[in-house]
Amino acid sequence: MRATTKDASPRDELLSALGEVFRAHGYEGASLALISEATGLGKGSLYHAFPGGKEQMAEEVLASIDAWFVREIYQPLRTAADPRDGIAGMFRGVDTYFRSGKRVCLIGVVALGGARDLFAERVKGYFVAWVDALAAALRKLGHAQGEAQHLAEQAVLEIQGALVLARAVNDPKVFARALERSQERLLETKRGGARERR
Amino acid sequence: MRATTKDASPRDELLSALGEVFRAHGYEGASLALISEATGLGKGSLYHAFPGGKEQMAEEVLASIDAWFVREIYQPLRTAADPRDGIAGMFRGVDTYFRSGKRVCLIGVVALGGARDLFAERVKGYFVAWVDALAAALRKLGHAQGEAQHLAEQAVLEIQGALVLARAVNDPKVFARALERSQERLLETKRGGARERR
DNA sequence: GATTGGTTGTACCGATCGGTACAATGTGTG
DNA sequence: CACACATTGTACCGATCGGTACAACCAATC
Repeated sequence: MRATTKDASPRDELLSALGEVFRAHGYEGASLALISEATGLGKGSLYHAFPGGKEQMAEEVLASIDAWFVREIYQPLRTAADPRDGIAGMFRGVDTYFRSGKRVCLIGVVALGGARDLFAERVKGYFVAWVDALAAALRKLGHAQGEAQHLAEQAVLEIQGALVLARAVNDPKVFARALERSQERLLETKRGGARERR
Repeated sequence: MRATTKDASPRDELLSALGEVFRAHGYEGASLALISEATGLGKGSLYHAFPGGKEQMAEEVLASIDAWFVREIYQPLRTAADPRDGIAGMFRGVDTYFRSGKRVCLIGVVALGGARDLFAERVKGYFVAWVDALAAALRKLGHAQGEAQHLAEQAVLEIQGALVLARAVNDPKVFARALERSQERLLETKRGGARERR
């Protein structure tokens, strides 16, 4: 067994450590000194691994987060035999990933921060992919196209808001409650909607 | 009639300008150079007005935002003869304040950013005051205590999440839709719940 | 018109920023 | 062992950071 995040590739571990620094201090707040300390790597190694400097570090961190969500959340949402399983899996995955509300969403942090423009594409892609994948699952549940899209948008936005609020009042239970409510609303038998569509 | 940025006290205008800088660049990203440019004041004047430096500037900006919400949102929520008016007023006020989703919540930005700890109290106070005031209005609408609290928490978190998502995908309509849905859910006649309580 | 006290621009401070140069190391291959 | 090459620590760069010192300025009062 390796270290921090189980046996991942060394670069993945590095990206993971970088992610925590950006999470904790934001893009501009994460100085090379902090990064160096958190990763145990000197500037030499850092700039050897990321010739593009801090911006490349952040970009790759965001990309790896995006990839994780695609693999663990978005794809199951689309391919699950029963869409309910995909949706339930999404909430399970989200709860784990955000450490039940004790961890913050780096993509959200970047979206609100001053570095937004630098990573605008990446940030936008992450969220629309999420909404679209969830909407696809909801369609399979019997919701009409527009309704599915709005429900998905609503669910994603609730998760983001819950992270903000939980962090602000320093109470992870806010996040847990929000996930609970959101999942319940998405998964309630929804006979009405199913009827509407046939 | 005095408009927001119109003939307010000079210090209020100053705080307003400061707020926009912090909003756009975050606490750490808002350098004294940027602040000086945005306010038209040199360092001399700045440090004359805020001997405590950048931290005092941010603290006072946050305090003035908090005061605005207390006056324009929280108090009407508690004192409106018809709680529905208070709630509708909240959504109107929020929509105006956040420029229909084109403006971001500075308190939320701080909550997620690296300066969180510096202003933790202020940030927490803002949100719990909001939730509590809204919950009070919902109680008057006939909701049970716990349910009112959860509904209020949910509404506030939706607003924050909508701001994040709207900013992330660069589409203010996301915010508009979220406000619409949230208000509708809060104000729906709620005969069921009213019955439950008697 | 002199004096005064609040207000301002400007020069400057040490510290730290992100980034570069490069020499000293390690490491695998012949 | 010798070589090649990837990896690393360290010294250093100019720019900018937040903050301070202070002299010039200003309107008001006498």
